[in-house]
Amino acid sequence: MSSRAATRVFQGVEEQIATGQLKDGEKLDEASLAERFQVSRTPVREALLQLVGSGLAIQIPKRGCFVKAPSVREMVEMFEVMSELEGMCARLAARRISEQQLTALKSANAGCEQAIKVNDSDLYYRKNVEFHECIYSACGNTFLAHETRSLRRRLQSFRRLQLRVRGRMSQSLGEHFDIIEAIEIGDTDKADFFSRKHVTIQGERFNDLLIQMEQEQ
Amino acid sequence: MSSRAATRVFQGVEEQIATGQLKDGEKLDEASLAERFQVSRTPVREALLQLVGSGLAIQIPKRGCFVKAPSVREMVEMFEVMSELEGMCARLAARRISEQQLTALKSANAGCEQAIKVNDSDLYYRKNVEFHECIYSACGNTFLAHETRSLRRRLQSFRRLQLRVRGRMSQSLGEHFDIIEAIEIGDTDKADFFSRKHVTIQGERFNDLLIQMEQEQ
DNA sequence: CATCTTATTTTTGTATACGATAGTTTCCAT
DNA sequence: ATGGAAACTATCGTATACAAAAATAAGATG
Repeated sequence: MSSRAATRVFQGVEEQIATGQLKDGEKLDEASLAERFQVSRTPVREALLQLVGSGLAIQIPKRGCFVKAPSVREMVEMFEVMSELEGMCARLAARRISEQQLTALKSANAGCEQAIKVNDSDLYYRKNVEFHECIYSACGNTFLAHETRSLRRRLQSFRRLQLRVRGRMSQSLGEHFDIIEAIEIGDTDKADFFSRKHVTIQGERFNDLLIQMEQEQ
Repeated sequence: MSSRAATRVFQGVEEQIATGQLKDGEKLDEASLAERFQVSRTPVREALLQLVGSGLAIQIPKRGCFVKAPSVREMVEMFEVMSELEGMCARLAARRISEQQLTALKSANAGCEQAIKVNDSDLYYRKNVEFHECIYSACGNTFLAHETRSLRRRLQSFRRLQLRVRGRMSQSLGEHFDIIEAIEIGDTDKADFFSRKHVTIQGERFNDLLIQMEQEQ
């Protein structure tokens, strides 16, 4: 719980956009947001600025802020970039990883395995994040790590759903093993390839989900 | 000239960080910034938030904002990522470019050639941006285009210096021809390779410059 | 003389008030 | 009745005022 009102508003709106409570194009009215979060307009405005900065809202001068939920097309584009970034992280990690970092990576993956055993998708989710986090820190490029983490965060709310898809967890785990092996033997091309594939499959699963959701309506 | 005071402050501070008037770690005091730009603290705070968002400053809660000029290490890291992104843009552009876009690309490069003829580095700078902009829009991924453009902007102030380095302009132009040819024949691997190389050389030139600057002191 | 405590001061974070501008509504003229 | 103009309203952008927190400085006590 942050002591800053602006941060609370930012995270609150972010959450509501992710959960779909705030729909695309909806107006982010300063006054009503201030009312809802029981703060004045000042922190609300700061939150809106940050939302615009992170691409979750757009601002039309003298007109106001509006929710900018990514379209299907933008999601596909983001997955395309994510695939590249993850591949780059893995490729660099294959060259630069330390023994200690490799141990941590394997440990995180063991956590994933355990999560599947007890069929705990939330645990899998957390351990999966840990797994990828290990690769990010092992890539030896903090800027790249930051950018990749940031994009992962933007795709995250959807990803949580994807892992609940039947059989996805164990398939994902299998891909992890491929990635680990490639990194361990220092095979940059394989590490790159399997990591890209890992993301691409996520992207395709996401697309499946969208089509499914459309049919349900 | 933007009508918004906040934007004026943001761009002003950004400029002063780029030119080195504001040094790394220096405190961005709200009151004195307000004084210097003849505005109140409110737009100054908004500007600072945006600076933090774009990585040019860091904010320590209840302590204030401080200039965060990238270290040499971070610059190298950014070039590493830039190389990847530019490569990706070119690779996709090689698959997706339209006739019209190809014409625009060649035209921009002709502008570069002209700039060299009249020895106008500022013109070269602008036409070079136009050249890369063509590739970004031809890659068919607006998200990628946006991210790449954003990173380019962050490396920009240094790049302007680099192009003044002896012989760099004509070397850069030669690399452009390689990239154009690869894109034109739809050779994704070559487009990727030459674009990465183009950035990497820029990075190395940047490093040369740094070493040179250190020796001058 | 050193250290801890407390008071002062500086600065951040939030609230409110005011001015300006874009959008809307109403009224008048054709 | 319809189109345009003017007044009105709503909301944005900025300024200022106030409250809270942290740094600094000063004083007291061991």
